[in-house]
Amino acid sequence: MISNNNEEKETCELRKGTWTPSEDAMLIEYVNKCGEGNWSSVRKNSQLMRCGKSCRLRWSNHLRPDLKKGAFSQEEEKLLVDLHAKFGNKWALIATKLPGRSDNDIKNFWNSKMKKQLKVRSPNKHPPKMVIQEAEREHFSSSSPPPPPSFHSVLASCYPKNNLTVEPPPPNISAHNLKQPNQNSSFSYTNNNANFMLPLTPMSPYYRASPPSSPHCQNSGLLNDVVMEGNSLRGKGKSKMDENETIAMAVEKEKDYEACETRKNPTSPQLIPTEKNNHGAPMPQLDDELIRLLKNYPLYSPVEKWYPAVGFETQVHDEGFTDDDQDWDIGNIWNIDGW
DNA sequence: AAGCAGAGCAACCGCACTTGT
DNA sequence: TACAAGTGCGGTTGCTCTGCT
Repeated sequence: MISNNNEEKETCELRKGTWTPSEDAMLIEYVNKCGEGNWSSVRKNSQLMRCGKSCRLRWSNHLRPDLKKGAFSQEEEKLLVDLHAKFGNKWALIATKLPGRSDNDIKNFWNSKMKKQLKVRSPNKHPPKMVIQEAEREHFSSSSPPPPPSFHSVLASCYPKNNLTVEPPPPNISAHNLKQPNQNSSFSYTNNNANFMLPLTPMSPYYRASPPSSPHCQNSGLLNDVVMEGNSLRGKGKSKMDENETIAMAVEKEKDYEACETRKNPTSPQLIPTEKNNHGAPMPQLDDELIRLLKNYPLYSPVEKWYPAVGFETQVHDEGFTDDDQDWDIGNIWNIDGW
């Protein structure tokens, strides 16, 4: 982009910082007169010395007449947790489901809530780096390492609805000790008085059903979907595809997958048989190459425990965090309905 | 009363996408 | 098709308020 001296000069004259009531009034007047949008022309058509971006932000976050102010209700909070589990940090998308709340509001609320829960739920303010390193060391040392749950099982937890095959707990680790500290957010186990934790990052539900990647349907397309997921994250989710389109895409993927299932050789030696899930839809199959990748890809990034449950029946306390003090039966972790 | 820490919030920044020429 | 301008989004920063010591 080319910027000339005039533009630079004008930029310098633009006001920043907190909006004054008179500025608000000017902006409201402008919107009443010209409607929302055309933010770049606000300066031409009003006395405001603010850039268009700033005006748009001020309008959408504070001046919009349909804006709801004040604390989030319990219903809103619950909805937000659900929506965040589904969509992640897609604040704009979440905002469309929470009428009267701006994306900035929601983001701020979530972040402050997150901070609070981090504090409440993590007595050790800093992640147990030493423990993680120890886990790594043990995993890679040859002397009787207690291997952590494979990345495969971790990934499987990201698709609980599909009831993916899960490897049994590592040797020397009882199911009793295999705790689910905060539902499916992370995955910790203890061995020899050492704690290990693996992250369980929820995946976008859009990609849970994978289309065939070839006419022979040897692959489920899951690996492609992981790449797609990565790409969408890389693009910061700024695609203009709206939710309906996204859902439509997911439906198409489901259809593709079903078509694939009907063509597939039933004796194909895949991990996952052609079972139906709780909703009668066929289960996806894991790509061989993905399985190889997962089995050779230990993951030790520590994650915090506050991440809310996805589809679990959770006990929500007044503070908004969930009850994780119970021991988890390993069998319960993977049989989740309604995710 | 002063200092400090944390929470909550408003606003900015940088990037990516869309649209117009 | 390429480029510039406009727009939207998510991450981050910094200010203000409040409660605690």
